[in-house]
Amino acid sequence: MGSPKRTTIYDVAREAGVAASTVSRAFSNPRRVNAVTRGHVHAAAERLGYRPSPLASALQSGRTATIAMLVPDITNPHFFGAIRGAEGRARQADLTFILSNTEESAAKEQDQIERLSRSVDGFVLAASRLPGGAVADLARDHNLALVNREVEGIPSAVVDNDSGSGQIVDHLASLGHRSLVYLSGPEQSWSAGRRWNALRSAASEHGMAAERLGPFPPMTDAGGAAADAALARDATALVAHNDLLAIGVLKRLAERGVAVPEEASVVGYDDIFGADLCVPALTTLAGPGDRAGRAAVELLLRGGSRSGTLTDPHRVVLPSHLVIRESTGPAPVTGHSRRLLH
Amino acid sequence: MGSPKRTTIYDVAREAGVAASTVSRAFSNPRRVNAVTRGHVHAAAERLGYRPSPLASALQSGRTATIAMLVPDITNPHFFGAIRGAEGRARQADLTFILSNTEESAAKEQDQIERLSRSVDGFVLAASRLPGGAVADLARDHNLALVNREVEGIPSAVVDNDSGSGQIVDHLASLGHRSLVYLSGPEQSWSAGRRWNALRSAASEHGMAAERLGPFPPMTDAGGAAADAALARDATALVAHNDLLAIGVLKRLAERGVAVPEEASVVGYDDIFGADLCVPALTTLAGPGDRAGRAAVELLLRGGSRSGTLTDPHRVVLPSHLVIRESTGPAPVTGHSRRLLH
DNA sequence: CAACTCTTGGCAATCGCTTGCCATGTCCGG
DNA sequence: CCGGACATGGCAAGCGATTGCCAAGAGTTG
Repeated sequence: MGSPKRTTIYDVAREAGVAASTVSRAFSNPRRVNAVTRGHVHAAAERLGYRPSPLASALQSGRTATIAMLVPDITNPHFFGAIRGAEGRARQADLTFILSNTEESAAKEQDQIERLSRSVDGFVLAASRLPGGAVADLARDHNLALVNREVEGIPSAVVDNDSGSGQIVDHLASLGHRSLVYLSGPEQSWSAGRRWNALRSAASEHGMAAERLGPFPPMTDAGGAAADAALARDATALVAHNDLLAIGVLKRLAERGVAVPEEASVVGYDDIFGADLCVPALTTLAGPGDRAGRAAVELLLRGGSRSGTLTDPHRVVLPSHLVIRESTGPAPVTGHSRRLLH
Repeated sequence: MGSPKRTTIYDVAREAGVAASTVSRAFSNPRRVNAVTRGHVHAAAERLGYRPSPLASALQSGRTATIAMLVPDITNPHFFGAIRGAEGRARQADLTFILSNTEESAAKEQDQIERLSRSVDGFVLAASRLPGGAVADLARDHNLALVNREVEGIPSAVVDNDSGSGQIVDHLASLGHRSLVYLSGPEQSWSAGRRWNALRSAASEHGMAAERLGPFPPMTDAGGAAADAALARDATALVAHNDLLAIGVLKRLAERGVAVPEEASVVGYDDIFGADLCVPALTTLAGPGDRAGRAAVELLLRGGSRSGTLTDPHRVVLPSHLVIRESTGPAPVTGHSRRLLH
């Protein structure tokens, strides 16, 4: 940095004619010092352009006024909402906010937590790729809150994909589809498992067949393989793990001359930016990601995973809703399904 | 956190039977201590699960091994490349990386720099909204590197929009367009100014008319107003400040029944995710944002703005190239331009 | 073998702030 | 007018590392 020496509480103390401790208190514990004195201190600080050192403060007090959010892929629009929400809430609480990319790797995630541990008051883990056990272990030594992931006893905020998946199946069923395939996300993805379970059970309630394909990486590029796999199954309804994948599927389907939604319907999850721009516009399950992000920080503020209130391991579940666009339509009338209909 | 007490160098020292200073050196200055001793120390540390406290270390040494990147809008895909690049390079250098959103506000940007100042070694400012003078001032007290922004004497990495804008105009001219409008970005945006200048001068070289409209916020929502403004000018070629805006324009044009590219051509900047998904797919100027991000961190590592080498105020300029898709086409043949052609 | 240079480890001060504890001063009720 | 309860400011001991300086031992050299 430029300046030779930053001003410290001692400089301010001298300038204000009080002790350093008073300066400290004037800032971090205002009610502990007389209003008039406090005024002098602040004035002196102002004059000197004093800025407290978060480092020194944290070192002594153990509180860093900082939280970190770990995200598997920072460029995946799926996380935008949560990131914005978390960041906004953190700012409100006057916390500095660190965002970190774990590149879809459980190892990097764990490592990052370990590294940051001393410099942060808590972690928000978005769609953690860590196995449940590992998360529980970490929660013993660190302050955690989860987004779109649930682990027994750890505070979390999730978008309700269970009910959402039900909505998807309802929609598909009402369009006459008799079966669906789920193009699954990464194995370590908790959501992927949940979604599949919910889809399957909803499907069986409707008497629909359901099959799971994959896993596929949750990105557009993987759409080709996913679409091909689905086509090989003669599927008429494809539910993709997320919008990125769904958009990739749409692309591939177009290449192969499969008309959407006439010959096949496609559904995604997340309602990301771009879902309404692609052709046909994507039917997808939208959820309040930003609220999930806010909620997670909120939980952290309330104590996070270490707030071992035996009462309720704080869980926040946020409602999702299906946004119906153009990528879903009536099931194609061919083969024996045509016979059934006429 | 969970554990009652973290292990310190003193614990390790005792365990290894050496002095604390030796432990410290074993980690931060390995060659200062004998290989054998170092071995013992590391073993002891391992046994105790010791993790150095970045805070304590930073407090004394003044080095935090952390850099912060400030971005006007973290969810704007324009910045993804730069963010990824910067983050990657930082990770390589074993720096912890803080990402912070300034919400398009110069004040927040300045404030954030001030706040983080003591806890980071340097800043990467992406598309800073700060006036040049303010940046120069800050550079005196803080270590800065710029992305997609240039300020006299401060290291920066920019994508070459000047030449890029030339490419856009060339393309448009070769399609027979005789005039263009630039739908400008925010006033504080340095890029916006640069782009306009480059467009204008390239246009005049081609004998094309050029007009600037705006400013518009650089997001899809603003596309409506931008498109309307352009239409009111009878423009046949619209160059939008960025892809987000361009996509919004496309949307509005479709609503108003203006065929693209038959009746109007649209060009964007950045080639973000989604630019190839919208209909028609967007012609846009692509640049290596990730390399710009890497380069900026690199510059920071080399000393940043405080490395007052009077020699060259390190500037990195990265090449851009036009990606031609479907949103641009031959100028419409109507009115007197039809007469000219026949 | 004396005189020197290197290596290597330890001592102790320091970074800037927080906080437990104590000393005063003030204000009351009795 | 006295003792107790509060309010307020100061002292000094840390927090967990880094680092300048010193001393002892090892290795070299003439």
